[in-house]
Amino acid sequence: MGRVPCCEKNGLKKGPWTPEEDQKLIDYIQKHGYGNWRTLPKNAGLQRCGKSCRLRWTNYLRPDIKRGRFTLEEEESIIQLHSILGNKWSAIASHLPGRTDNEIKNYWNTHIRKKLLSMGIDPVTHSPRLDLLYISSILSSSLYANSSQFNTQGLLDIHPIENTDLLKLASSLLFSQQCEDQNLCPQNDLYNPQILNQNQSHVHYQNPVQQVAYTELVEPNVNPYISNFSDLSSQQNSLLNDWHRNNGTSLSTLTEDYIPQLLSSYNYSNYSSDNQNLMDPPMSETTTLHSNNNSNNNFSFASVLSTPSSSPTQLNSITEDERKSYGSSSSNMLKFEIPEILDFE
DNA sequence: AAGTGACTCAACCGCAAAAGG
DNA sequence: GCCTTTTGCGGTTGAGTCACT
Repeated sequence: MGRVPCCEKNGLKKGPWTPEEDQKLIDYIQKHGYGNWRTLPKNAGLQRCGKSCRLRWTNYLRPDIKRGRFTLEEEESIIQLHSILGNKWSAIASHLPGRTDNEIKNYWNTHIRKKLLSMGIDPVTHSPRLDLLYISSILSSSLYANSSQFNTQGLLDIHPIENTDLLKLASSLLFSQQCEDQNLCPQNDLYNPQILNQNQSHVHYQNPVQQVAYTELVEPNVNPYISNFSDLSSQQNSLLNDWHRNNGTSLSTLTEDYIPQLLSSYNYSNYSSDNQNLMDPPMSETTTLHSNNNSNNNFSFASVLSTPSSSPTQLNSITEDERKSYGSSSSNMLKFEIPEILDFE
């Protein structure tokens, strides 16, 4: 049996605060300041527990709280800070004057997280979602290596972080394969490299995974993030083999440690002095599908993963201790420029 | 207008760390 | 050093609101 909630012990009130209660709390704190939250409610004449009073004050009544929608700059900062600090909402809040940890946490969970997911970015690791990369990989291997045997079981076994994109991708690829099998394939711009080359100026991708998937589909050996797995060192291959071998339990077996290991294993093996080359998958001449300067729909790995921070000043105030104490789980691939990629709706 | 599902966000819960005796 | 109390934090819940049918 769990602990009895503090408010229930003494029959104290719970739930939404009334304006009268708010006023009592404000009046008391203005006169006496806040110190001992335990005794404060009694002294202030409130039938609340101290914890409830503290929360109400810090999250809502404090005079320095900035209400209203988050600005683009704030959103940027939150994403950058989250990539460095993780779910340390209070630490993030300390870099955003006037915003509370609760507010930031809510905003992250209801807005930013969804945005990142829809862009094919894992909001936990701030890296491209491996579930989508993986599905693209097995789809393409089915299509090109053994096109008559489509590995649908592999699809079913995947437990994606969020599978909307995955389903779209899978259905598109399945459709494509069905066409091919029946020789019914139309000259589909999306999957025809020749036509694409002719029309590349208007081809845009909603997210990097679509681009990766397409690239892999039309030219399996072009995209280093998937196809060039064969170029990996034996250790890296071993990791990936483990990954594929675990097909049955699939991505649910990937721990947070394992995923960055895979990513960094590949990324850093190809690291050169040119970060751009590292993070932005080089596209072949025939599959240069976009340029980064013309559309918000376009996406660059580099812009997400490796760009030096465009950094609001608050970020510069993160101490070395903070960085250390919050660990390195996501700290290496975490500074990115946001404005372009956030404006994708 | 009523029903339903999705979304938002204030508030709660429980744990852990810090502070005090 | 140990125990108790207080405070801070992150995860979660659920009432209220909105959008859609």
